[in-house]
Amino acid sequence: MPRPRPGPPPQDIYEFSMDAKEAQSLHLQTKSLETTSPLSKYIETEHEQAGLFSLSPFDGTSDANVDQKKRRKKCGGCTPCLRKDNCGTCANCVNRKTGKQICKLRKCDQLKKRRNEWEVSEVSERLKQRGKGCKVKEQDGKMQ
DNA sequence: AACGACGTACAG
DNA sequence: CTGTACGTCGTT
Repeated sequence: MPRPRPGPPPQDIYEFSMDAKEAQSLHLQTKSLETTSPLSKYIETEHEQAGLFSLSPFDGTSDANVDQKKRRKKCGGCTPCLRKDNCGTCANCVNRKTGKQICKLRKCDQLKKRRNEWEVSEVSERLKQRGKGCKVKEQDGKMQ
């Protein structure tokens, strides 16, 4: 906080700091909420239609810039994230001092993707969860 | 594509 | 302040 950083103040960013179980149960919760509560979905839809909030990540005037500047965090749920120890043999481990990179085996699957791809899959996921027919191409045959 | 290097965000 | 590691760019 005392550090005056260039750039906008922190605001409403995604938070991934949770462990795998937490992430999973949250996922389940969202899922079940979606399936068991048509009412909330209805309300959400109404809000949307009333323009109270927008699902579009591309209406650039918002914090798109801010988000781009923010660093993503590991999802905490993928196999690499669940790994506890560095392999000690990969390039990243060997060059820890100069490379400044996390062990290859511990590199989060999400973070391996380029930012754009990541955003697309995130968004399509969110849209799917909201039950809106999204036009984003489903290019994830491997995401479970 | 993989790697190296480096700036720097971010947490402790 | 310090250590870790994400983001990005240049090189191989």
